[in-house]
This record gives sequence, structure tokens and C-alpha cells, in this order.
Amino acid sequence: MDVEFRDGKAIIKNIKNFEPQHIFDNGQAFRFFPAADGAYEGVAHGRFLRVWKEGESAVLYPCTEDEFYEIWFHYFDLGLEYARLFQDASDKELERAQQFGHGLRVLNQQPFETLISFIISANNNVRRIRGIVEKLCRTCGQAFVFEGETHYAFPEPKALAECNAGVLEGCGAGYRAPYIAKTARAVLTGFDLEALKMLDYSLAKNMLMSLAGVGPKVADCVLLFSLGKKDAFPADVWIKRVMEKRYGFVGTNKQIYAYAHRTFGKYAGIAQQYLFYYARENAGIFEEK
DNA sequence: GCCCAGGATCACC
DNA sequence: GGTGATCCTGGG
Repeated sequence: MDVEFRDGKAIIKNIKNFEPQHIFDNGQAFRFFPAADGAYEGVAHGRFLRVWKEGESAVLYPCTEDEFYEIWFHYFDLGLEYARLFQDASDKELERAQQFGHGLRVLNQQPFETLISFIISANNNVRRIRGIVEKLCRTCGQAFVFEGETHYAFPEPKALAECNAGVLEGCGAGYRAPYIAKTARAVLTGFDLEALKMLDYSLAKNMLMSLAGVGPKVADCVLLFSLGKKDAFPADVWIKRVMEKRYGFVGTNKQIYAYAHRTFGKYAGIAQQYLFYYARENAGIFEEK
């Protein structure tokens, strides 16, 4: 990977499979928004970041060499060659979804932020999730200034554990407010999210599901988007629809995971993201035929 | 006013 | 271990 560092920017040259829109508009992250010029801007790891393409290069700003290798390289999952994950698939559905979502990558986000964000996602839509998360950050997160603009880091476990239910409800969390407080307290008092990376998929999933507000789908999202379990296969209503209409498979959450693992292999979660994104952006395909 | 949106929980079987 | 009702809230 050829990366040049100048003017506070990291310029990743000749990068394949990196498209900011397909990375940030597919529902895996809630704090990045499109800017007027096609770039995406947001906050992660307590820092502001701007991301865009310049021809065949991807540009990150601000980003020093240290920040690139310590944070963003892993955040954008740059160690994985996405072009070669599903090469030998005779799977036309996945191939089409992959072409549609070219440049999509599954981010490695911070576990606590991912956990709380997906607790909020329960029985909810992306637009509202974004709003609730943003209010949560403004209310309980650490403020910082970059180039004259004030931004807010995602709140630490301590901040969420200590704020009363009224504050969380005020952010729009509704009936999920007590789940957030309770789970934040669990993390604050010793539940080790990082340690789950070392466990195998099903053990880590069971541990997550012991937390308030975390069921099988939310657990899979946390595993896939923040704990490096690329085989996790979140089964939401859209994926269930794809599985039924396109693969002729109907089953419980557990059966869907087993089927996905057989069909897509150890990177099933990445296949899920392509399929999910394609289905969401082309909702009409389920109405024809 | 009614229904739904990218689920989890609880009670009950 | 499986099913069905209920849960805040904003938008169509």
C-alpha cells in the first residue's frame, strides 16, 4: 500500500475498493455525513475526520503517519483485500450486490460506541438512530474543537452510566434508555468488550447477549462492526427478505447464520453488508416478480 | 388517526 | 425453544 503524508493528509494511492459513500451510507456507522462536495465527515475515536476520493486515491484529513497506522488503517479495514473475498462464487445475487456496492468496506469501530449505537437501533430506522446518537454525544460526550468547529466524541461508559434515565430519554432513546444505562454500567464495572475479540464467535455472542438491550441481531452487529468477527451475519428484516426471495431460505436467526456460513464462508458478514446495502437501495426488486 | 421502521423482553405455552 | 403482545418516537 502506497501512502503519502503531506499537509496533514494521508493520501492512499491506487486504492481499490474504497468508496466513502458506500462505506458510510449502509447503516454500519451513524456519525459520518456527506459534505457538499462529496466528501464524508464525522467523528470517530474522539477525532474529526474528513474522507474523500481524488481520482484513484483516497484522502484522509487530518491524519498524521502515526494516526494512520495506529487508528485509521484498522478502522477502514485496509489490511483486507476486498476484491478477492468472493471470487469463485457462482452466486449471481452476491455478484450483483458486490458490483452495486463496490468500494464498500466493513469498518472496525470502537466496541462501546458500536454496542450502544446498536442497542438504540432496535425497532428503529437509520435516520432516527443518527439523531439519537448525535444528541447523546452532544449531551454526554467530550467536546473538542477542530478548525474552529466544535465536535463531540462518543460518550465514555462512565458518562452514560452516571446520567439518569431522564437525560437519555431526552435524547430520544425512549424505552431503550434504561438498557443504555444498565449496559454502560456493566462495561464500567468490568464487562470487558476488548476481551471478546479473543473468544470464538458463539461464545462472544452469548456474552454480549447477557447485556441489557442486546439480542441476537444487535450482538451480531457489534461482533461484525467492532470486534473483528467477519463471519457474524446480522439477520435483520432486509436480510431475511433477501434470504427468502433470492436464496429460498427461511429459518431462525441461528439457522440463517449456519446457512450464511456454508454459503459465503468466513467473510459472511461482508457478504451480508453487500446484500443488505443492495436490497435497501433497490427495495423495488422485491415487488416485481 | 393509523401504521410502520434495520429488535428485545417478558409472559406463557 | 418457540410464539405473540408490548415497548418510545418520527414520518408517511
